[in-house]
Amino acid sequence: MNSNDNSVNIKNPARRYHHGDLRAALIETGLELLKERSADDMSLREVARRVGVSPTAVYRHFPDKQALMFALCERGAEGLAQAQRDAMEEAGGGTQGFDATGQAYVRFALANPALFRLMMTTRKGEGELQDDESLVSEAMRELRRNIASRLPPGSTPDEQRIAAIHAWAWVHGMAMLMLDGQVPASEEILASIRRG
Amino acid sequence: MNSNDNSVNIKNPARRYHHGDLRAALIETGLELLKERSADDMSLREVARRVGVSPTAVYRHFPDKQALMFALCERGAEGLAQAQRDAMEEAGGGTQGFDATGQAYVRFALANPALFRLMMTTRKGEGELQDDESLVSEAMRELRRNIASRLPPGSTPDEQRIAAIHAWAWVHGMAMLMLDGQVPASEEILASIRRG
DNA sequence: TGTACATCAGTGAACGCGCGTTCACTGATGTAC
DNA sequence: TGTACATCAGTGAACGCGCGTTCACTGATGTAC
Repeated sequence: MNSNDNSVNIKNPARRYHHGDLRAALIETGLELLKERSADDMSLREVARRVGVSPTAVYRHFPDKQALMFALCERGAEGLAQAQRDAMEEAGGGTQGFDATGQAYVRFALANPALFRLMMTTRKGEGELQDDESLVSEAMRELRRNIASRLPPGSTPDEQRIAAIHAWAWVHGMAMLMLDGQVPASEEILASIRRG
Repeated sequence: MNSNDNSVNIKNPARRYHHGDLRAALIETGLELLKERSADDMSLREVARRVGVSPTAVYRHFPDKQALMFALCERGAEGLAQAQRDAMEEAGGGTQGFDATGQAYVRFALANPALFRLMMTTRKGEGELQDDESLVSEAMRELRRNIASRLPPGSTPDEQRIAAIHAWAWVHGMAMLMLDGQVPASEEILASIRRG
């Protein structure tokens, strides 16, 4: 029947997934799990359990737990960068676009609390020639460019750097205060993120 | 010799501390430990170990680990509030004083990373008639008052509320980005925290 | 001043727990001849 | 087309670990008479 379709052999656990599929499933499930618990409370074993695979299987695809977590961060950083670009584009650029990226930043954090926190606290791996930039910081490159283009013409690189940090800090602070429940995540307050 | 001075009996472990002293020692040691590890990585057992007492002894003074951690938060909130008041006073109030509180906020976070994070993520106990205010938010009451007094005369309570949140978010974002190593904790950047 | 006793802040042993990781293994797949 | 074999992604059992918490206990202190 299905001898020559590309279904996988369910009976043999070693072949339940096509090549690369388990890796993807682990990451996907890890991201889901991060919607339920903090990164600290998420265990490698639980991810494996939820995927329906033994804990050991994870080690076929990641050298250790840290590597799995790092993979989740990479996905998070991609998502954040994408959200920033989308916001800018949908709002049509300019001041409105800039405001939109700020709100998108906060909304991303609210939608992915544990992942967002994990991304922020994760340093780039040691092996990969650290150019001192974090994954998140890469995702904020767009913001930095926008800031620079919005300063008065004669501004120095230092001024641009500081202005970008200030803008980032502001939206980041809003995100964190909301995540920590120190400030209500109300639409009114979200809408107040303007004129960065 | 020392039969009628108030030294404690070292031989009897149950009396090694004067009444209330072990509680204080546990809190003090907990705060020290938080300078070395994150709250998640700090265990009740380790605090007890460092104080030189059995894990069980802690339960004479706190119903459970959570209560010990909460006590640390309370101390942290006091410290933060005090730092805010000191900064305002030393700078002589006004705009300079206001700027100083912002820098003091960030410096407090940098000096007590794990404690600061713990404070932010800890909700007020359920027993104590939650008036919806966190310990940290109480510590920021001063800031809110200052913000209100710096707005144009006709501003509404809503505007004041939002302005206070924005000011808080900005310094909080600076603090978190520095704690997370996303932004260098340089004096130059610290000094740029002005005109909130 | 002496005696009997309740109090209570400590003790060490033990519990069950879930974790990350290692180990020797199994058995379908893909390849060489 | 068939056979022999290397590969490699899974398995379950086991490891050591440190944790928070409970238990029955001990022995100095403080109090009542």
